[in-house]
Amino acid sequence: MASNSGQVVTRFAPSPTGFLHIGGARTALFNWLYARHHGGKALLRIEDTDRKRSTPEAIDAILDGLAWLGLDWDEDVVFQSERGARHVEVAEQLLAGGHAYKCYATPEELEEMRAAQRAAKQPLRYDGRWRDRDPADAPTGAPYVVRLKTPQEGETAIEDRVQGRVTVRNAELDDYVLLRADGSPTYMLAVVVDDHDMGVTHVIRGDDHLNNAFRQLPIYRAMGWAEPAYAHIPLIHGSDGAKLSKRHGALGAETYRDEFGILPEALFNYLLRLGWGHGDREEIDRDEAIALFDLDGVGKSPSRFDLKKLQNLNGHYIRAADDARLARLVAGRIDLPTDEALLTQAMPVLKTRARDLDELAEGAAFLFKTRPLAMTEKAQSLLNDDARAILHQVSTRLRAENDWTIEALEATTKSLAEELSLGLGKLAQPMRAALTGTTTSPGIFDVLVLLGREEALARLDAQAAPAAER
RNA sequence: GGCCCCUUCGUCUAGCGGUUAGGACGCGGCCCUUUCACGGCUGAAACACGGGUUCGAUUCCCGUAGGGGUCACCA
Repeated sequence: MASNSGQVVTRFAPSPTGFLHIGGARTALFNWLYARHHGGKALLRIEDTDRKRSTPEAIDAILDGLAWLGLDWDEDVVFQSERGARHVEVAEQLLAGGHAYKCYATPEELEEMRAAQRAAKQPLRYDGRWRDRDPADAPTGAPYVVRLKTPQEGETAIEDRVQGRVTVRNAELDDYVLLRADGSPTYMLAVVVDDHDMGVTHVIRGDDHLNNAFRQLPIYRAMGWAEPAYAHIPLIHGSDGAKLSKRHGALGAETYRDEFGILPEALFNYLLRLGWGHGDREEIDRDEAIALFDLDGVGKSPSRFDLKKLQNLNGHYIRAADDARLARLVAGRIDLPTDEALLTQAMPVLKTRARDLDELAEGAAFLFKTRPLAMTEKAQSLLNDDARAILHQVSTRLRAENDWTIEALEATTKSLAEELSLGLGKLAQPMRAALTGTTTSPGIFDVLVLLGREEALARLDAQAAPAAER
């Protein structure tokens, strides 16, 4: 399984207890980019050892989210739960080598210990009561856990690729559990064994794991394994500065896709720029991201999630997106029978007006409305008697127009406006109301052409009325 | 509480001893204009605080304050 030829190997290792939230997505992105940038491998491992909380639905949601963002992974996905035997094997080796020991303390006993430490205002940690005890003292047949014998003297330092040099006194570390009383491995053991076996060279993860690095290193050392480089990236906070959690503002990737109408390339770009920077660069596509990304561009302070900026970026990518693709994405968001060919045709004038797919759908709806058109309040109030009289003249004039093109329609309408000594707006706004049922739309001549001669004239006539006698 | 990490406009960031502290989002104004957008121009807006080091600190060091993370037989 391990294959190390000096190439970079990263991994994203989510635990499937929920959707792929924004923080996880960014961690995945950074791992993926680092591997791609260095021509290495990006691996995916599902940490599903907590059978109670892991669900197949969550696994699917995470896989979907990653695929949507365009993050692909090398080799087969590793399921941690399938590797239990190997984890136990390593624990046994640690035991045999004197780097681990059996601890017979009961949960109640440990709780008492912690209560006492709390009362004495001491730091809460395992006191090593079985660390140096003669194995002969072991109560026969009693359940036990296997604990790692961590160094107690000196200190451990890591050269974190993001945080810099971080040092912790070994006395701060306690002998944590490797194997539970039921013989199952803990996360702390499993990550190290899996990372080693998968040949992971760079562990890029949220800085909520920074302290874990100091607990995991002793296993590498005891086993004589090569230590990975660490890069602990700052967490993402909500707009109020509080930690982003499932309860507090953390949404799944699919929420941005489905509810917010965000394009994957926009989220990709936004996440990239959240916590990472490259000079003044803002709009960076996938290929360029691979070319530019490196760990030295990652900042050390946590950042806040800003939906406004995401939406701005999304607008940028919508304008750049292929029209037929947008038509396909938008069709399902319109509550009317649609025509993708028409949508595609209209897209160039529609997409400059939208920051997300719902706004795009809203802007496109007029194309598919049926008569009598539903009017917004503003549109309705625009259609007073004067306006209806103007519409009557507009309709009459346009009906005589044989060349139903933007240029011809514009010329005709403008000359009518001149004849009437009115600004173009005096004609255009009532036309817009009559043609779309709203007060905002693409250019009025675009609308005329998109709707087609028959439909356009019919909508105009539906609101037109000759000037009343006075 | 112990330990660890962080601190430049409201937000994301550039800066790596000497800058009018730059860009982007958002906000205000102007231009373009048939509406709304897009686009262009422009304005307001930041080095948390206190000590050092230095000829000179946003930049280096130490404190303080604030924020965050972590302390399970969860991951």
